[in-house]
Amino acid sequence: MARDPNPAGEERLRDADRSQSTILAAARDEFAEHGLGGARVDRIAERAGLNKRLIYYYFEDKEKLFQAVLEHAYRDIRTEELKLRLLELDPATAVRRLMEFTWNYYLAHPEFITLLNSANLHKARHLDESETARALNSPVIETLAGVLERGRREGVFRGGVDPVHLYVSIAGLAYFYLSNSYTLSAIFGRDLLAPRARAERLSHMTDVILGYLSRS
Amino acid sequence: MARDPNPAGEERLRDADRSQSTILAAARDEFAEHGLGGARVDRIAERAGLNKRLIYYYFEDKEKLFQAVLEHAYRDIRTEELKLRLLELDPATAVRRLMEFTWNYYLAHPEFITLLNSANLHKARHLDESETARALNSPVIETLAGVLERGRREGVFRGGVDPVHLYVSIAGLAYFYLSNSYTLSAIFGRDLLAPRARAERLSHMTDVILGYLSRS
Amino acid sequence: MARDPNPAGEERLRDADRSQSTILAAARDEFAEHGLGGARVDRIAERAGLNKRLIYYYFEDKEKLFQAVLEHAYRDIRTEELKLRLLELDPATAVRRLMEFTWNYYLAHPEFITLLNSANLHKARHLDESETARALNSPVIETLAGVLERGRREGVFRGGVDPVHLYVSIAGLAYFYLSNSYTLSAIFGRDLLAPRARAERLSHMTDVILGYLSRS
Amino acid sequence: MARDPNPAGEERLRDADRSQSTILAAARDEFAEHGLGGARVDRIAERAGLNKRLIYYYFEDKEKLFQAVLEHAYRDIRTEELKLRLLELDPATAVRRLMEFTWNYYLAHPEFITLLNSANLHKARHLDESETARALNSPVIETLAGVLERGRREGVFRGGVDPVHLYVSIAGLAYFYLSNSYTLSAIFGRDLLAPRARAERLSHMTDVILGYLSRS
DNA sequence: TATGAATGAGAATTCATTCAT
DNA sequence: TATGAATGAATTCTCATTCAT
Repeated sequence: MARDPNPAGEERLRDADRSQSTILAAARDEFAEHGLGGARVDRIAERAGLNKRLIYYYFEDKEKLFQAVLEHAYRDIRTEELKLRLLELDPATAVRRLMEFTWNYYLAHPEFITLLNSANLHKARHLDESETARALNSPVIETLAGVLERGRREGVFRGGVDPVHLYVSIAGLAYFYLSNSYTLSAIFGRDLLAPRARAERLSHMTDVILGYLSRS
Repeated sequence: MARDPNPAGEERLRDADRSQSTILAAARDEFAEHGLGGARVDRIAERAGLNKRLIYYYFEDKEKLFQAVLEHAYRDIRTEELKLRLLELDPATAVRRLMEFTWNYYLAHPEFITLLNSANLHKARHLDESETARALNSPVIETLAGVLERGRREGVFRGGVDPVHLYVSIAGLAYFYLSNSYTLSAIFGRDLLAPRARAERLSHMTDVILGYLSRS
Repeated sequence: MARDPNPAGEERLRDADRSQSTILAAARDEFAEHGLGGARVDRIAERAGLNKRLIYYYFEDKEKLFQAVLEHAYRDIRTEELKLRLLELDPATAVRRLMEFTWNYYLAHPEFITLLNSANLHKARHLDESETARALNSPVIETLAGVLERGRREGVFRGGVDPVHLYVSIAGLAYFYLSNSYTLSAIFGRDLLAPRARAERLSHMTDVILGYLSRS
Repeated sequence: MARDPNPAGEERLRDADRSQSTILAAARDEFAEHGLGGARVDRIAERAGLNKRLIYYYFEDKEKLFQAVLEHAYRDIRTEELKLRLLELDPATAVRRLMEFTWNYYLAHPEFITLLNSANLHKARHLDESETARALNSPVIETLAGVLERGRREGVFRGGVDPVHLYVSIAGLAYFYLSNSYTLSAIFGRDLLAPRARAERLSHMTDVILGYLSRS
C-alpha cells in the first residue's frame, strides 16, 4: 500500500516525498545501530522529527519499513558500483579499484554492514518479498567476469576463477574485518579501526587477492 | 516443610550444574536465532524446560546471560582450535588444516556466527566486561606466526605476512560467505548453502590463501 | 486556481447530495457489520470511495454519522410500513400481512437489526438527541389498534390486547430469531437461516400470534 | 494455553483461581456495557483491581477473554434452567414457569443479553471454536418437548409444535423487549422498564404463548 | 533449588480527527 | 467540494523482571 504520488499538487507532493526520505534515513540509522529487533519505532520518529503515525501511514509497519531501508541500501551501493567503469582499466588495476571501492564504501557506510547482518539474521525474508531484490542481481559480477577473462587472456591472471566466489571473497575480506572489528579488537587487544590499522588492512587484502590471481 | 527436599548435597549441586548448562544451551540457541534484541527470556525458559525465575537466579539478567553464552562459545572454539597441533604439520598443510577447521566449525556451529554478529552489534561490550575475554587472546595467532615463519624459512611462503591479518582473512573468507549466505543467495540467485556450493567454497578459499602465500 | 471548479451550482449540489448518500450507505454497512464501536471511519471512506475528510465535512463526527444512519434506517422501514394499508384488509389478514412484512423486511435488511442492537447498546442516546425520533412514533401502532378493535367487534379476536405489546411481540418473534441466529444455530446445531428453516419460522410465528388472538 | 491448575500448593492455587474469576467478572461487565469492540482491556483491569498484564497471562488476548466470558454466561443460565424441574409440573404450569424463569433471568442478568448480541455481531465465532458450545446444547429443549407432548396427550395443548421454535419464541418475546427497550421506549414514548410495564409484559407474553398452545 | 503469580514500563499499532491547500 | 498529509491520544499486547512461597 505504498503511496503513489500523483502529479497534481507539487508542493504537497514534495513534502510527502521529503517525509518519506526523512523517515527512511532515520530508520536506516536506527536499524543500523540497534538491529531490527532492537530498533524502536518511537526513536525513528524522534530521529526523523516526524509523527510516529506517519511512519505507519507511509510504510505500514516496522518490517516493511526495514525492507524499504534495505532496498535503498542496496540500490545505493549498486549505483556507486556502476560508476566504477572497471572494464576501462587494465585487469590488475580494475581488481585493485574494486577492492578500494568496496573497502571505502563499507568504511563510509557502516550502516550497510549492520543492515545486512540484520537481514541475514532474519534469513533475508525481507529480500524474498522484494521484487527489487532480483533486479539488484549485481551486474558487477558480469563486469568482474570480463575483467578476469581479459586478465587470463593477457596472461596476467590465473584461469578458472569463479567471479561470484571472487566477489564474495573480496567483500568478505573487507566486511568481516569491519563487521567484527569490536570482538576482534577485544580479542587481539589492538584497535583494528585505528587509521594505521585500516590502511594496513586494505593493503593486506589487496595483496591476498592479487597474490592469488597473479600468474607469476 | 511441604517442600520435599532433594537428598544429598552433591546431587543437588549436580542438578544445579545441569540446570545451568541447560539454560546456557537454550539461551545460545535463542540468541543465535533471534539476536540479543529479539531473544525472549520466556522462550529461553521454555526451550530449557525450566522456570524463568531460575534464569535470573543463575544469571542475574538477560545481558549477563548473553555474556555467559558468548564466553562459552569462544571457549568452545578455542578448545577445538588447540587440538589442531598445527606446528606438527608442514606449513602448507597447516594452513590448509586451519582453513578446513575454520570452515567446518562455522558450518557445524552456525550459532557462533550469529552470536558474534550480535556481540558486534553491541560493540562487544559483553566482552569488555569479561575477564575471560583477555584469556581468549587466541594462542592460535602465535601458532600461525610460527607456521608462517617456518614456511618463509623453508622458502615455500612469502615473507612479511601479519599473522593477525592472515587469521582474519581466513576467518573472513569463510565467515562472510556463511553469515551472509541468505542475502547473497537472494541476490545471486543461487543457493550458496547447497552441498556442492559449499565444497566449492572451501576449495576456492584455500586456493586464495595458499595462492597468496606460496612463493612461486 | 489550480483547482478546476465544477460548472453549475446545481450540479455541484447534486454531487454533494450524492456524496452524502454514498457516505450514508457505506456507513450503514460498516456500522451494521462491526457495530458502532467496531466501525472504522477509514473503512467507511474506503467503502464510499471518498475522502475521509468529507465524512467530517458532512457529518461532523462518527457519532453524528451513526445517528444519521439510524434515522435513515427508521425512516426507511416506516415508509414501507405505511404502504401496507392494513385497514383495508380483514383483521386476520391484516395481522398476517404485518407479520409477513416484518419478517421479510428483517430478512431483506439485516443491517437494520444490528443497527438497532448498536443503538440499544448505547442506550438509544442517538435517538434521544434526534428530533426525528419523535416523528417516528410509529403510526403503525394506531393502525394496529384499529385492526384489533375491528377484530374484537367482529368477534374474531379476543379483547384486551395492548397494540404496543402485540407489536413488540410480532417484532420480537422475528427479530430475536434473526438477530441471534448465529448463537442459536451454534447451540441447537441446526442452521436457522436455511431457506426451509426460514419458511417454518414465519409459519410458526403466524400460528403463535393468530392462535393467541383468535377467539374460539 | 489456559493455565491448568495442578493440585499442589493450595494457597497459591486459590489466588490464581480468584484472580481469574475476578477478571472474568470484570470482563463480563465491561463487555456487557460496551460490547466487544467498545470494551477496553485497561478498564477491565481497573474494574478487577488487577494488573492488566495478568489478563493476558491468564486469557491470552481480548478475544479469548470474551470467549471465556461467553462460555461462563451460558453455563450460568443453563445451570439455573436445569433446576426448574419442569417435568414435575402440569404442562401449562411448566410453560408458565419457564416463561417466568426466562423473563426474570434476563431481568436479573441484563449482561447476558448484551453479551449475546456481541456474540452474534461477530457471527458467534467465539462459540464455534468453543468445545463447550456443543455441550450447551440445551437439554431444556428435550424437557420442553416432553412438556408439549404430555400437554397434547392430556388434550390441553395443540399438537405439532416444534419445541425449538417454541423455545425461541418464548425467549424472543422476553429478549427483544428487554434488549431493545431503549429504542422502543424512545419511539413509543413510554418507559418499558418501569415496574408496572415489566409486570404487564410478562403477563402479555404468557397470554400469547398459552393462548397459542391451549386447545380451547 | 525451584516455581506460579504478579507487575511496571514499554512497544507496536490504531483511530478519530484536523491541517493546509 | 474535495483531498493527501499529519497528529495526539489511545489501545492492545509484550517483556524483562520481581514477589512470595
